[in-house]
Amino acid sequence: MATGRTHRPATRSRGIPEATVARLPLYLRALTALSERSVPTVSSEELAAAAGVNSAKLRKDFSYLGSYGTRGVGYDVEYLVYQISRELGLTQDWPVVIVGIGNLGAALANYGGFASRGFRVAALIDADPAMTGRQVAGIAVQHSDDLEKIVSDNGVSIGVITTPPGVAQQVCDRLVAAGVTSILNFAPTVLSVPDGVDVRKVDLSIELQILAFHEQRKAGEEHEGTVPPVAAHQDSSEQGPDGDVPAVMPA
Amino acid sequence: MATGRTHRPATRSRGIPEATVARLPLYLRALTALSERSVPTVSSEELAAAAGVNSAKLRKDFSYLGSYGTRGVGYDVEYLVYQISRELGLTQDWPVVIVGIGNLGAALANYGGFASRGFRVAALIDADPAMTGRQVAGIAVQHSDDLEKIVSDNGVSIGVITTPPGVAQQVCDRLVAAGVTSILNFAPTVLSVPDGVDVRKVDLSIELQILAFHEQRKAGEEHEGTVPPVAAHQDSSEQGPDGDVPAVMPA
DNA sequence: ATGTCTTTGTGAACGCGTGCACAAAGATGG
DNA sequence: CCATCTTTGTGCACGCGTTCACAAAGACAT
Ligand SMILES: NC(=O)c1ccc[n+]([C@@H]2O[C@H](COP(=O)([O-])OP(=O)(O)OC[C@H]3O[C@@H](n4cnc5c(N)ncnc54)[C@H](O)[C@@H]3O)[C@@H](O)[C@H]2O)c1
Ligand SMILES: NC(=O)c1ccc[n+]([C@@H]2O[C@H](COP(=O)([O-])OP(=O)(O)OC[C@H]3O[C@@H](n4cnc5c(N)ncnc54)[C@H](O)[C@@H]3O)[C@@H](O)[C@H]2O)c1
Repeated sequence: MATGRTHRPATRSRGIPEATVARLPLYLRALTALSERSVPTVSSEELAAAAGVNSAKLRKDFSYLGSYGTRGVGYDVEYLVYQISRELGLTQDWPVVIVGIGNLGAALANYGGFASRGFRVAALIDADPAMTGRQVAGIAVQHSDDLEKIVSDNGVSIGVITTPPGVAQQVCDRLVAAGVTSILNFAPTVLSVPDGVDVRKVDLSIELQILAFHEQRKAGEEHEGTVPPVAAHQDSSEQGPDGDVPAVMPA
Repeated sequence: MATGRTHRPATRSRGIPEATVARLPLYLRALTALSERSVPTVSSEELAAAAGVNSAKLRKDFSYLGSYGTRGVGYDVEYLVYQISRELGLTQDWPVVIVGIGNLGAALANYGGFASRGFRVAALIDADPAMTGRQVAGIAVQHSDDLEKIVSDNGVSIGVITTPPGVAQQVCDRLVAAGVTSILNFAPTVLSVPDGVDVRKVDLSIELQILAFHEQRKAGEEHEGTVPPVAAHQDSSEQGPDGDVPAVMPA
């Protein structure tokens, strides 16, 4: 039952650290905004501020792509947009299927920003016969019986799963068998996939629980004068006092 | 404009590493499933498999919470559910507001799994007068003019932003000024917040771009016989061949 | 009580990611 | 052509996170 790849080598991909890859879209977004304002060049300091990262980190990230900057001047915005887009594979079109057209699936289908970066919703798939043929975001929903055919006919390699958790693994298996090699999973399930298939998950519930953890800590700090309430998190955290640890053990 | 905290100490929170905190919800989910099947105890090996992590990592994670296992037997499921819930602050109720009731905001409001873990949708807020008063998921949408009052009246400390990116920062500022100290941001924007406020972001576009990066690499590998196509990613990646790097520099 | 067998808890090694600090590169002005 | 000034690219050190491997702890049978 739901194993999921245990090991994550987290090794370099084409020499580019995974952490860097995860930040490239952030840089790209900031650069695109600059491009739209017709800003010709930008310094690492400015761009880093816009992307919310350390400037040294940004420079090191770019150094993995090559030496695209000019000392004393900065980076050419248009050129960098192109380089990062190419590196991320956004210069080509990526057909995507969304499986499970409920609340969330429909919202994603309606999401405009989807297509803005080379991702095209190739098909919407649902198991509910009542949904079949219905138009969502201008696209006719197709029945999941045809999943394999839809995937192969459209050359889909990226699948988005927005089904209930109970069927997510089996939907995943079918997608993979049909040729999908990248999956974005919104269902709260650990997916098990063969080697060579990438899975990324988006889990609202987990995010909220992490926030709750820090929230609880902040609330605790107020009463116990341990550390001054000066603390910044963006995604991280720091120390905190204990509270109560009822050392009761069950039978 | 939009700076975002640059530094992330990523230090221990109450002695618990941030990476561990992020996995606790995963363990909790697996444990809850076991609990529902009335499984009394579970070994680190079994639980790790269910959560999709390394068993040594799981044991080390639990060791930060205390010694809750019994050697030769494993962990008491119910007890662990309680301990993790308490640690994450899920034994109390967290009122949450969602700002921006469009496609995504409405989907989140309708999401059942929201309330299942101590999170309660206290209010839905939108700037569109046409939305005001409309019922979404059984809750009347309120106008954003009343944001400050809604937050303080309900003692809300967690806010979810699902507005268009252009207004996300100003909505964030108002939430923070009103007393919100944790924000879950779905808008593709880097939010700038004062110290003491946690921000977590969920960005569909970034996830897809990361998948595209690896997808592109896989496609490239097929043609160039560099490394046998045996490779597993869950969230990571590995090496890959180059391709073409047109060393053209712009003016 | 003693031995065996299972499973935890953790010491230690290692690798990745981060950020400081600075030398080198190149632009710009005289 | 030289001096100055800005900004990149990176060497280096440090800390967090991961994983291996194993001793200790306890259950269970005899
Ligand atoms: N809605 C949210 O905000 C939200 C947030 C976080 C996580 N999630 C998760 O996302 C998933 C979808 O949530 P939702 O609110 O849209 O649920 P939903 O019930 O509204 O939609 C699920 C859809 O999947 C379809 N479906 C069921 N089995 C299928 C199958 N085998 N093949 C294809 N389609 C199938 C159903 O017909 C339905 O249309 C759930 O796993 C949920 O836990 C949702
Ligand atoms: N829909 C998706 O699947 C999806 C996916 C990824 C990211 N996003 C992001 O999530 C956000 C919302 O997406 P959406 O598709 O729901 O957009 P939407 O346009 O359907 O909804 C936005 C809502 O915010 C409201 N709003 C605007 N300004 C406001 C303000 N100042 N205060 C309060 N409410 C305000 C609007 O009235 C509207 O109801 C966007 O930033 C989008 O980029 C959406």
